[in-house]
Amino acid sequence: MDEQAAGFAAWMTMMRVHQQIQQRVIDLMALHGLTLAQFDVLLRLHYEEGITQQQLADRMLVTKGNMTGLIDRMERQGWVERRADEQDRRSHLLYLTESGRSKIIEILPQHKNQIWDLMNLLSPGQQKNLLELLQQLENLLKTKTEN
Amino acid sequence: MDEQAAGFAAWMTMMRVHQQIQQRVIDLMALHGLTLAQFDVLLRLHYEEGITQQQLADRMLVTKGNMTGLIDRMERQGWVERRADEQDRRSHLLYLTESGRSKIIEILPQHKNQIWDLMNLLSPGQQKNLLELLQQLENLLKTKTEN
DNA sequence: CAAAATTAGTATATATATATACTGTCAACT
DNA sequence: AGTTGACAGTATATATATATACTAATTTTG
Repeated sequence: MDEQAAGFAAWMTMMRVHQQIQQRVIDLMALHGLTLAQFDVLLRLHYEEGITQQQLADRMLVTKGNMTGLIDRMERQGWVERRADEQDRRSHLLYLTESGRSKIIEILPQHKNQIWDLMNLLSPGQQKNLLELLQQLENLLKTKTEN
Repeated sequence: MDEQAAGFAAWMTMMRVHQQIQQRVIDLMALHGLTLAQFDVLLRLHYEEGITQQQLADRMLVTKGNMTGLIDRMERQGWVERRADEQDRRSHLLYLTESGRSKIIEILPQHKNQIWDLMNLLSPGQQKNLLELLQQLENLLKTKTEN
């Protein structure tokens, strides 16, 4: 194989693998009445509650305009709530409701098991190898961006 | 590191790396007035013209309903055209216009260079290693699905 | 301190994507 | 041959996502 071609082929393969695994996550979330974006919101608020819509949008790498609609729909479902920020009256602080907290606590272990099952198709050594290569690429991409 | 954790961490890292690279592709396509989905259509028709909307939807892993709107917008831009299928009057066969063909021929080398630049952050050996791990995972995922 | 610039959130237009229901066409089977 | 079933494409409702423009509140700065 042409050396230059391996990198391109790796990207093509990564796209397909990413798509395959993500589809399985989408399917699991659908069983619980969630979209992927809604799962991401629940997961992030589970680990970091009381952040603003803008902060959540930054972490999820989406726009604040998208966040307005996402939170609207999830508030309607009763999974999250907006509370006024006393320090800054422009902001809304986001919290899980009891219903939202139960939901993420129920789903998270299933999700982790699902991913473990899929990644365990590779040997422990291969998983570690893959992790290290991806981490290195991630760090190099970050460095490249800073230039 | 816990052995079970490496697989999960690999997935989390893959999601971030995928997102980072894809965003750069989106940015390049935006310079040419294309969305990612539209680039995918041009690319696939460049390699395989005269297929139906359903066939293209199957290859792109989207629904045929989505394809109707995608092709509508691209036909409006003058990049692709629908032609009647004489053999099956239900079908529309898809072709690049001259404008669409020029566009993909102009963009494709830029896209390949872009991906090579990013993947060359890893050494040739690492690229090959990454490719092999991803290919193996892809094949194992396929096998798992068939069961 | 007052004007200017920035920031948080919302509203709107457009693009992508799914699920569902519908139309028209083709194929299969009795 | 005619009915039934499957298939290709479209229409529509809903969800996600961006870009843009807007409002209200806060910060910066002259």
